[in-house]
Amino acid sequence: MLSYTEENYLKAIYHLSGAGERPVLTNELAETMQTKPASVTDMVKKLSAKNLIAYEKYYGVNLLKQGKLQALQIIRKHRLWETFLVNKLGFTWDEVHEVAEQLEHIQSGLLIEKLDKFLEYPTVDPHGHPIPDPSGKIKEVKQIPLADFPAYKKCTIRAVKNGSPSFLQYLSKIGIYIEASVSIVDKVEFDGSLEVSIDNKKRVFISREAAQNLMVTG
Amino acid sequence: MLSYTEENYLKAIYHLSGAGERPVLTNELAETMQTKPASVTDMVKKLSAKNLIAYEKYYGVNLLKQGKLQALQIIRKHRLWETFLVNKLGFTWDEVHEVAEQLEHIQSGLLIEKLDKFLEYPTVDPHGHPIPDPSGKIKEVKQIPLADFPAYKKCTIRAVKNGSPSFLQYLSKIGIYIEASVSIVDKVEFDGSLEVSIDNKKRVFISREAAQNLMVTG
DNA sequence: ATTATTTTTTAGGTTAATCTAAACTTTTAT
DNA sequence: ATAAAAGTTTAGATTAACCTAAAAAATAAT
Ligand SMILES: [Mn+2]
Ligand SMILES: [Mn+2]
Ligand SMILES: [Mn+2]
Ligand SMILES: [Mn+2]
Repeated sequence: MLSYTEENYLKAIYHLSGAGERPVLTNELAETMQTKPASVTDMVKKLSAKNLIAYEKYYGVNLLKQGKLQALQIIRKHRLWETFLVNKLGFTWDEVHEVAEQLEHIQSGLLIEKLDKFLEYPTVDPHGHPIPDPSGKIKEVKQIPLADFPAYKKCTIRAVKNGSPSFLQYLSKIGIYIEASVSIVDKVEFDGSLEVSIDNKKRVFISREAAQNLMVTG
Repeated sequence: MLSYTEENYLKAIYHLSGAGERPVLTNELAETMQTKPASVTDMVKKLSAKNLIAYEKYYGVNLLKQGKLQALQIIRKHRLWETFLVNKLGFTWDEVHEVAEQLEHIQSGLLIEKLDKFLEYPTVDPHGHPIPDPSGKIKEVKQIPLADFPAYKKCTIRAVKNGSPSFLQYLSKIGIYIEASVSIVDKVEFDGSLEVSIDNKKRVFISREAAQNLMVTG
């Protein structure tokens, strides 16, 4: 049984490592965990002793099979709870993350099973992020940033990359949402900003940075 | 902001004190908290320093206004979550307590507000226990143990007193549930056991002890 | 190839929540 | 009223998760 803190470390390592692909360094982990490098060293030793990660002094940590599985279970819970909060309780997509950070640590297999069923087995959360299945498998869909999509061609908004509340609120305000059908109608060479048509009904200007955080499929 | 442990202590003090009526002694608190008296002494000093309880050395603790309010907020959350688990997720009434013990500590006013609305403002939980309103007020309804109810008169099962999973499972098995209409059709002088008619359809024998744990209204 | 800078680890402490063992109060029994 | 028993508190440790400051290793700059 993992502690609340251990679970959060595993989750952070998963995200920072790109789903377990690259090693994660002490300082970046300290940064995301909002703690000091010395504390991180303590914790990675502990997780390493539990065979959840491989720790090599001065060279960072890598997720091991068990650690990755645990991380995925927590992410699964997080995203199911976010889906619940939006779909059933009427939260907006910018309000759910903080609460889900707490709910993801509730220990009950039965609860998650029943929650999943109640939500009718969703595959993505309110931010378009995939929900791992009970065994930790993720259905990957190839998405590219709107910033890299060709102009004048229709595409569908599938997910946000950076899901900060302020970005999400901004998107809602200008009328961009998951599943919206959009196309780039103008591109400013100078700064990469775009004019985007939404559902053939509305046109908005967004910065390159915003367009890099919107993931689409053709 | 209270810690997880502080919240659990306040809740235990609330229940052991009969909603704040009597003082609670160190040993009984140690018993329910599954800890040692020495640890309890430490914690009650802390809660006392926060003005949540009044602690008198060797004579136990009494809930203060703020402590009682906090306890009631936690109980409110516990019971709303139990209601959610049964009414929305399809848990049985014997499965919910443990999970609610965890969920009651989630910190989000908005969440509880929206959960309450989603459940359509329930007044009692799956065990018939009243759900305090947002300000901590409880709508008390006078109930008496079935064991003390006169024979041959109809009454309604309103709540269980001891809600242990095994008792709840037993009640389900013999067909007793909250809101069932029952009457005592026979009383054995020797051991106080009863024959009970349920909904005029079924008759079951229950012990005095069981009858003392079933709360009814006439 | 040294030296300087950055990154990471180690050493030694702190706080919350626990524990055991010993000391102290209160209650009960003689 | 005194002694025994029961209940409670204090003293001193332990563990998890953190910290600061100093030491060590890796990386970058001259
Ligand atoms: Mn989130
Ligand atoms: Mn999300
Ligand atoms: Mn309960
Ligand atoms: Mn209950």
